[in-house]
Amino acid sequence: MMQESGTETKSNGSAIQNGSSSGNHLLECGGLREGRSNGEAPATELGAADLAHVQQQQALQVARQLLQQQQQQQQQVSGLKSPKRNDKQPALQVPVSVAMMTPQVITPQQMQQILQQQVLSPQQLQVLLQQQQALMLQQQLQEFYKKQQEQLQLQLLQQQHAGKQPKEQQQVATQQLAFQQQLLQMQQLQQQHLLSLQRQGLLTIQPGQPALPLQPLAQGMIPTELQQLWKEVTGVHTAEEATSNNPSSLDLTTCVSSSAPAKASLVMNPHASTNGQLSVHTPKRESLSHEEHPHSHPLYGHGVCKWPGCEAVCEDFPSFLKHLNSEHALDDRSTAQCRVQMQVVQQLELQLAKDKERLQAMMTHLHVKSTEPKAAPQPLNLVSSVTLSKSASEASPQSLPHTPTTPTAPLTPVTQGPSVITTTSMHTVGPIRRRYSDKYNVPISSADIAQNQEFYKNAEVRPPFTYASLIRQAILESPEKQLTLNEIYNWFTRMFAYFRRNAATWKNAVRHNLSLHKCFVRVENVKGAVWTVDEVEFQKRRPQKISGNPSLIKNMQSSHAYCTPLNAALQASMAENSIPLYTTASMGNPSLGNLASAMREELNGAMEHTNSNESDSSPGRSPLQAVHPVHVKEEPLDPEEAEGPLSLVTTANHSPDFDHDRDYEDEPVNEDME
DNA sequence: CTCAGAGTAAACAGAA
DNA sequence: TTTCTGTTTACTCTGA
Repeated sequence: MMQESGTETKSNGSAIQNGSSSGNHLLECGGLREGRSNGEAPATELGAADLAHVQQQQALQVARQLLQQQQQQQQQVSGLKSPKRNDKQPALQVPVSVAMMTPQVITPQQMQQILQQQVLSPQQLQVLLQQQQALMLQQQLQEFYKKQQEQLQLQLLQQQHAGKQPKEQQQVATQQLAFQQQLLQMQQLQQQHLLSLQRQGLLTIQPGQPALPLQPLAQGMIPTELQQLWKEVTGVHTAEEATSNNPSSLDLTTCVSSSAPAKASLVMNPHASTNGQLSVHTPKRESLSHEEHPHSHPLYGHGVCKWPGCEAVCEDFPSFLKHLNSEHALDDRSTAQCRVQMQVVQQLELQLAKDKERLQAMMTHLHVKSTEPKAAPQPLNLVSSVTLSKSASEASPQSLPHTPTTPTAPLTPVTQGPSVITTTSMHTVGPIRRRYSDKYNVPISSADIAQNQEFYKNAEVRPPFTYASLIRQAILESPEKQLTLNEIYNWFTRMFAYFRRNAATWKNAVRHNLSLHKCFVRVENVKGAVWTVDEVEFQKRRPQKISGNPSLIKNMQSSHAYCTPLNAALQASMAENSIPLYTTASMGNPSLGNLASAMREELNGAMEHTNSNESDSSPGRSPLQAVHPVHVKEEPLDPEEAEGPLSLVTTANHSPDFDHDRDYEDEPVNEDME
């Protein structure tokens, strides 16, 4: 006895504190966090710092080389002598681009993987994303910096070339000065942004490393150049000074500022680029265009500041910049707004990913023979579950692997799409109501396998049923309707990947439930003690809840006209169990069908109470199916499923909408009906 | 706010 | 003695 509790205690030590689902959860989180901090994130951060520095140096060097080259060319063209013959590198641009492409930024794929692994809490994800954004930004900065340098070089060369034409030179210089000032302003803004990120710990900077974002960049520049730059910004220097002294001091800013806001989407969108390349190039172009149209700024449009929630009117671009600096400087408010925006982007991104999957599934479905008429029926549209479940089920198979041991897709619930379901609905889970919301993410199983059972067997997702329900299910599923404790354990582990972990915790819970609920009767057997289910008792505990949630009932009733067989009690019970919400919102998994049977069991109780004769309407099952119209698979059930209780979907499916259920008809039906 | 249901942790006892 | 099984209590969280 002590063994279990001992282990449990240890492993769960802190679990009690926050009441999170379990110690495991905490452990997982801890592990994840650790993994993140020691694994990916650190690598990223470290690499970011290092690489950034190196890149800066490279960029600077390349820029200089370019300048030299250009100078040489110019000189050659103009017949001037080049002071130095430094022709080492005709192909220097290659290194630059290569450097720029350094994959410190987590690729979309990686990001997705992280998401799917559910290893990170939303907060962690956000932080990670922001870090990535910062890194991307940094890269973009560098890229732009180089670009600007090149351009500056060109201008300088032109000046030199046209040195005899003071007028032109002056003009160019003036232009440059203005441009630089603008750029610097933006740079400042960017700096503020990055600093705010740093301040919030969103952007990690290695202690030994120079500050990441801009400072390293700055350091990458020649200090004197930097100083010069700042002088230009703060003081009044002649354009000649600026240009002549700092060829390389041209700025990164324009692009920075312009790309900064856009970076979020770039980073967030897994399809935007595969390795960050795109994000690197895009800003480049943007920067150019900005040069031409300095007044285009993501945060500025139609004379209005587009900072979220601002909409301040700015006469012109300079005033906008002024406004930006003053009103949206680095402070708590801006920081918070930035976070919110990031979250918005993140959610949109997830939404997009989901929709893409859906699209893919749809296309696949249309291309492949569509032998699945059932998808159409969409029987019970409980709380818009159809939308979700359908989309989920149709999601392309490849999209989500059924890795047994890996945590399931962590897609945040928020991304559930346009459906009614929101994050909050996630928390309105059925029987196992609390703390598991994070677990109830949307593990999209392949359409082919739309078997809940299969899903739970492989995915470490906590089943949305109470221990009592599961225990009952296990017992009823057994040939003799009785199981030893150990057999119950085995059933749990066999049927649910989730219960392959934290044995101590859930086993204790199982024992606790067996003892606690009168519906579980211990019977002395020859071999020892076995547990049976007292249906009467089991059902006794149901009715109480049935009263609740009229809205759901209504919804159910209205949504499935063809589901007439379902009686009010059933509906009520379904509503009571929040099945729709639960399955769709929290689970988002269309493939829960089989498991639904477990739920159905619970429902049965209520059903039987009110409607003893309509057993064939298989009360329990319909709700479940209703929730998972997708199930409808014509594919034969998995062998394993057949044995499993989950697959037993009850008796008759007289109602048309339950066509898909036919597959299950042969299944052992009814153990629960007794 | 209260209450009930559920999950978790833990202590304890008895049996194998 | 250790491990498993079973009971019980306490606490927390959540939803009604």
